Amino acid sequence: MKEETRKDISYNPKAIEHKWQEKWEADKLYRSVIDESKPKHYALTMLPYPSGDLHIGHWYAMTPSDARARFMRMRGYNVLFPMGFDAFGLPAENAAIKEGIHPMKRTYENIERMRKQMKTMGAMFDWEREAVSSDPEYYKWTEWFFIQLYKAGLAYRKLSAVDWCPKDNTTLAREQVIGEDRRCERCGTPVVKKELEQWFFRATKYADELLNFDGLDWPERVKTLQTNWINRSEGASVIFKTESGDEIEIFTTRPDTLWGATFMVFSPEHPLVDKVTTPENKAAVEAYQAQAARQSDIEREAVDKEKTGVFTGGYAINPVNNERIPIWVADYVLMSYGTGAIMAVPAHDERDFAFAKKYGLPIVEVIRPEGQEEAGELQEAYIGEGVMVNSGPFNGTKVNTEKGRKNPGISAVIDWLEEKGIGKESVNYRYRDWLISRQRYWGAPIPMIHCDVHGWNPVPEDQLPVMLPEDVEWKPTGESPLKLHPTWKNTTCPVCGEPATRETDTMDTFMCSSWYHLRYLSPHYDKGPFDEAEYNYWMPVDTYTGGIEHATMHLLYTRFFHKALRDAGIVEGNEPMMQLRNQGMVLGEDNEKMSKSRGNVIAPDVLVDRYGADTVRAYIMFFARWEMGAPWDSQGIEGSARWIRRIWVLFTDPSTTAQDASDSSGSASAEVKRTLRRKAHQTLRKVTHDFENFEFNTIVSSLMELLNEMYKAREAGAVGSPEWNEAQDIYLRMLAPVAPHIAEELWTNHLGKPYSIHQQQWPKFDEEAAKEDVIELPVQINGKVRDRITVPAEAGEEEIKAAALASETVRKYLDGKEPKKVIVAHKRLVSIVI
RNA sequence: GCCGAAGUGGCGGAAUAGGCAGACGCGCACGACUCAAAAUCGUGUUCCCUACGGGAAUGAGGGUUCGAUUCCCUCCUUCGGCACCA
Repeated sequence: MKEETRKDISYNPKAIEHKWQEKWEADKLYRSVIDESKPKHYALTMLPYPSGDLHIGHWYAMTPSDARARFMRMRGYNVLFPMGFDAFGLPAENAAIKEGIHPMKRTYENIERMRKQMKTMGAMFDWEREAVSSDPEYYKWTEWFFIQLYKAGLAYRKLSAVDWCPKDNTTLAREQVIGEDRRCERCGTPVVKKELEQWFFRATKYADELLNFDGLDWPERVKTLQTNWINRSEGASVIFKTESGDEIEIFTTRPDTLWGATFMVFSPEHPLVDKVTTPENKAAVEAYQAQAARQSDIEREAVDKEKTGVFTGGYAINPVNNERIPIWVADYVLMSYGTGAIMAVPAHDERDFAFAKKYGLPIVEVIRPEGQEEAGELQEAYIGEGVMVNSGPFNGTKVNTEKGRKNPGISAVIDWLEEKGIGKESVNYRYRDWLISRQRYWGAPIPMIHCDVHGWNPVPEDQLPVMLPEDVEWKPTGESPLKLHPTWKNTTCPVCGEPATRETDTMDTFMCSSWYHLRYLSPHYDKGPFDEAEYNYWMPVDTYTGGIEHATMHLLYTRFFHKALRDAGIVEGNEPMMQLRNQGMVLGEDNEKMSKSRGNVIAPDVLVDRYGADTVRAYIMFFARWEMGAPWDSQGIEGSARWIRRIWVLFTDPSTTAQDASDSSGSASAEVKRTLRRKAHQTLRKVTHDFENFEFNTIVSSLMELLNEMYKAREAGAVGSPEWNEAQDIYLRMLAPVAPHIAEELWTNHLGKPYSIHQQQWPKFDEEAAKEDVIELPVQINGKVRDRITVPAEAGEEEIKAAALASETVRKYLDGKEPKKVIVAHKRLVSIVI
């Protein structure tokens, strides 16, 4: 060992990292198998899309997650920490159109490159569980799940105006249209509306359940985003009638204002518009409809736009008072929310007020602030609390600002509506059903067959997977090659056996990622989507880590998916992922988002080559609060590199190692050794706490502090003492999750301890050792620190007080007088008021 | 407009059952080693002042308290989400 120490005198990550990675792999050190004797821990980090190269963001997401998984393993858990690829998707296909490279070829080449890059992280991924969503053995089950949802009545086909990305040539789910200007989540192109028949999942069926986060340890932020996205609103649905007797259902959150409904407004696309429009208004209404259809959603939905509309000439009957009220058409009413028709109560709704003022429609006050006389002409809509007036049987009923049943006025009116049979309590959501059809090739085929006689039927399950044909051509128009393929879509009807055609659309890739955590359990299992035994042992996911950008997409889809599978009897439990933590984003050194066009991209490969993976891992954990993220700093990483080198030096320098230091062994004072041991255990307590709480930056800084302390102890001659040996032992165990290679090298080759450090237990914390013997307390006089006193750690309040008052400085300030007040903040500080 | 998060040295960030603000690191300065440089090691590093000593300071202002980065109120800035949602 001595010779080896001399040989490897300077830290050389290249020499040690690859060596250990190979040995760990050969020894299957990170293979996770069912072990009933240990508690399990399923740690999951979001799988990457195989875009080409691993970037620093992947490292930022994955290596702290890996460190924590390693920590859990050392704490005695049987940890599963798998990795895979979300391999279907548009970029590969767009590249195929542009460059003529088949997306399959390109995807698998990228996967190979990224897998290789990932292996340089030294993460504890169990590669035998790798799952790739574009493998037929994977997407067979994605298709199978579609059929299960279809059978459960959760998949349906509907003609509707859907969002279409003209650049990517496909429809998008509502969640994938982002921002005020309604852009495609992938490519940033503004989307347009298109009338298409498409497949949907009935996610809205689970809206209420998705609002319930009981038992989930998820960030408030994500829960809020999902709650706002679903946007539940309570109210009533009420049936109005046209003069010819057609029913018009409306949704309102303010049934208490029904008596103030002085007109109705239809969305331009409302099906009854044509019928209620009188001949003399027909031209104007049609012109308005045509104009609305031409306008983009962005123009239409601009909030500050002045309201426009036209009168249809038709009238409706307000069912609560049988008033005859005019029906207008206006584009501020959206067909996509509620029923596409509203009752307008100008006195108590700002939008209706503005519209009524503009077109001279009547305004009837029905809620009045309590104790106030009739206000005369209203200057603005009144939204506050008050009592109902001009409301027939409800005059005098109190109304507050609560929603739904919590509001006495609303509650009373709902009861009355239900009794009379003209309306009922109702809940509305912004949340929409999940549109999953994509007019693209590189995705899991939707396993449905259309027959002219028998309509749509699923592909028989024994014929799965519906394989993607490989002999396909791309047209520059971007049209799906599945549609253009000469034979692929031809098949037979599963009901009658006559010629029929396949669905040529593929599934949204979020479908693939909704269940990948299940495929990891048994990626090559062919009797089902997962092996039951694996499921029973590992699920649910205990800790899930990934970016916040998926709050209302992936994270909502996967919750819906799990609930749907639960109801289909495929999985158990209400939630797939119990604990969620989001990491922030690494920005470029210019404090901007990293992008090739800005030229501020940090390549992890270059860093690994220069510093070694351990340093990159350490710096990633150290340089920012994990959930916040921060700009990269090329100078800053030098600090972490220095720290790792200093560890190396301390553990390998011949003057430090026990066997070479026998002359100085034990020469340190008891005080030095006591201090070293105390610091080691205090650090252990801190690091343990911080790992539990994902506070990676302070883990590294605590380890830096302890190292500095160990250097001091070395100077004071502590090397070779039991305290020194213990500190070394604890140090490497704590270091192992952060910097697994150097920890292994020092542990196994320099300290000669049993391989592998990654199979060791987390060190045992000794409360007694961490305890302070004496404590120093600041003494404040009138809120300012004037002195410090030193007292035994176990000193009581009286003793501390006496010591403080005995201090010379304090006596000087007191000048013989009695203090007004002496406060001893236990073991923290003494505060004296004069 | 509504909802949410965040504002601490030159920089990244520590510290919140209310208790020494600036841990740890970067950078910078000075020193040691060196012919010299790099590396390394050591010391210092919030700001202001007649500097032994004192004062101010955690986006701004106010409040509660012996004591506030931490709690409360008002406001400012930045970022994120939603938005004519009936």
